[in-house]
Amino acid sequence: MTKRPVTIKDIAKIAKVHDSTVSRALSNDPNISDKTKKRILGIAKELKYQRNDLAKSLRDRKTRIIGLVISDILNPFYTEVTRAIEDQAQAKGYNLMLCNSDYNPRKERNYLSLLMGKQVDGILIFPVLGKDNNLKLLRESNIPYVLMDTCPQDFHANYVYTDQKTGAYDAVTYLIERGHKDIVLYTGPKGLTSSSIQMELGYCQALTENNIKIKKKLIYSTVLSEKDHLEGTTRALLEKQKDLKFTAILCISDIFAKSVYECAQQMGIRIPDELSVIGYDDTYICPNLNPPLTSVSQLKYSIGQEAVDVLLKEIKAGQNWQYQTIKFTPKIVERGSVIQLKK
Amino acid sequence: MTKRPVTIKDIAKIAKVHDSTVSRALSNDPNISDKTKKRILGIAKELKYQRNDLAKSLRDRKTRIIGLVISDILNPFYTEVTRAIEDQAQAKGYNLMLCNSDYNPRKERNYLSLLMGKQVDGILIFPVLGKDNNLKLLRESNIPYVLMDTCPQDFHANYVYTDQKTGAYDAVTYLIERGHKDIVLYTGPKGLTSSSIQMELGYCQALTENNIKIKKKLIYSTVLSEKDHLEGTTRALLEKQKDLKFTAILCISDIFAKSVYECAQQMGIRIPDELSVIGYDDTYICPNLNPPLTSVSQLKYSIGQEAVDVLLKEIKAGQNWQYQTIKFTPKIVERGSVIQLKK
DNA sequence: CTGAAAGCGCTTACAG
DNA sequence: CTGAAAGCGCTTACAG
Repeated sequence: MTKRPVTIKDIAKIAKVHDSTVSRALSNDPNISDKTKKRILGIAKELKYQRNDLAKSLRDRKTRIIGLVISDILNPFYTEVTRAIEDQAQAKGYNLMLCNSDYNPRKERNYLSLLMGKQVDGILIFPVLGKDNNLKLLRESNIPYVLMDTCPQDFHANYVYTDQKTGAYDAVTYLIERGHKDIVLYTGPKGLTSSSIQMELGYCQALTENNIKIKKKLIYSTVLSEKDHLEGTTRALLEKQKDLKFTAILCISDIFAKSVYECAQQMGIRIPDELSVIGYDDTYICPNLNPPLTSVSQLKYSIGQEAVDVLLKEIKAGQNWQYQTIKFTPKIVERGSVIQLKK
Repeated sequence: MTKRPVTIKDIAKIAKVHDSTVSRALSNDPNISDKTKKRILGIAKELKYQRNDLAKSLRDRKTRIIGLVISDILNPFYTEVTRAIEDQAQAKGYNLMLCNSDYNPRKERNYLSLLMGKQVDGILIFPVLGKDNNLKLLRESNIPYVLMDTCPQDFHANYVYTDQKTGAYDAVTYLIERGHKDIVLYTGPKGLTSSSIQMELGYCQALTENNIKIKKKLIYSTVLSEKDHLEGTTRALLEKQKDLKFTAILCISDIFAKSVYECAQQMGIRIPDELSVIGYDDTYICPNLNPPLTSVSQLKYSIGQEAVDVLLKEIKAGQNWQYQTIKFTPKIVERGSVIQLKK
């Protein structure tokens, strides 16, 4: 083992031709006779030649690798989008380098500079926002990128996102229509993701339109999405039900809703009778929860595909590219976790 | 955009030193005066220099990338192991290139040669077995690798695995102790994974030891784990309950068990009253299913960590490496999906 | 402590 | 159709 790998030179020596001829044979260059090509290909096969993409990429200034920065690989939402991205990238001849930011700007920054160092051709990212965000870093890199699940702001870039403001608005309206007034919005780290920001806007708008006073205490956010921590935060939230008298919770993800289910069960709070719950993302866990979880659905597969398409278009276009924005609208999938309150 | 990135040469020109001096400054080489080093670092920062790892890796013959080939990113088992692997790799200064084989030897082969082309330093793989397997390809590559979740055979390699034979044996014994005799083993593609092979062995052994006749028809396997397909296969299985009169199912993964839950619900089969179910992997979906799913638990995080450790040890050791095998033993986690049959 | 050179493995524009 | 050369951006053994 750890033998020196066979290179083009090795083949050239055996075939008694120049390296460049071997290269041409290997890369389907038309400027080569069928005869020598076949001979070289035969030798290459025999020696189990495997091209060194590092060298090729260095020379070509492209790697055919796309960097993907997601926030949490344990969240099925990201997993499903990742799957779509992988399929689409693969179909177009690109491969993925997957990174987990854990909603942590520092980790995100490290990964970004890793990806840049590796000379990826483009980056797909679910960015962490907030004051330490890395958007400028991205821009300065001169690598094409697409911001995912991020509502366009003044920052000029490609966006592929779902309108989470409308999602939250619809969900809260749905709850209000069923008699709920004291509704908790249970989101992730305050201001760190576009989703949490947008959902809060939608939440407030729905309440306001229905003349329901917005209570700060009902807008509840975790610090991180760490599993252990989530449990503690959820428990603390549910313990406040007696004081705050809320009857429903809209969660920023199905993962959060699942945590609510778990704590509620431990604490003897019955869903939906004593507490209605709406999840977000409509991941595969919803139907089998008890009761089945009503959730706001996003087109996870389409998001992934479109993001790849936009990115590859920019990569191909090069200099004169006009940023694109693709927006999806989410939709409530009704199941059994919301109850109609008696008047 | 698409400006030429700044290189060592650019810095050298400005600093009026040779490229090699810049390189030394940038890479903490002791052979450089503090003064010039500081000056160079300053310029590098100002120009936002970002090292081209392609060039460095080409020269160093190492990339600090580990290739990881899993079977299905939508299965939380792989996701949780991937997370552990990522953490551990990161801690040791390595990064991941993630690939999905989809239990498909051809896809696996493509990914393997991709990884080899990218000159990864090592490979962690949940291999697809069967006659088209790529084990020889791996061996010939001369890249260190670890076979994961694979019971050691005559093939000489590093292994990090869980003893699924014992897992299945224990689960079936558990069912037998509760009065079940007609037990289905619901596994993935026949012979394509070590788990399915080992589980079948454990299943048969448990039955035999209890003088229960093995019925071929009760050993049921899917062709692929595609979601749509899984649904159809599960439905077909459950439709046979009247004929085959089975009272329990041991599934190869929680995903499969979840599919059983879904179909059972649609078909009006009550779990566990009419059908007991045991899942496998003890993923996070178990506790919240209705009823909570009893599952065979594996140390997913440890598996991932150990695999990275073994791989990195081989990478460091180089030539004179002795293959290692690390074996874990699974354990049943009791919940509410198995009923005690009346005598 | 710094410079000049060679080389990692590949590709391609230029000759012939 | 083939060869010889230059270069992608970096690092390091060798001089001085």
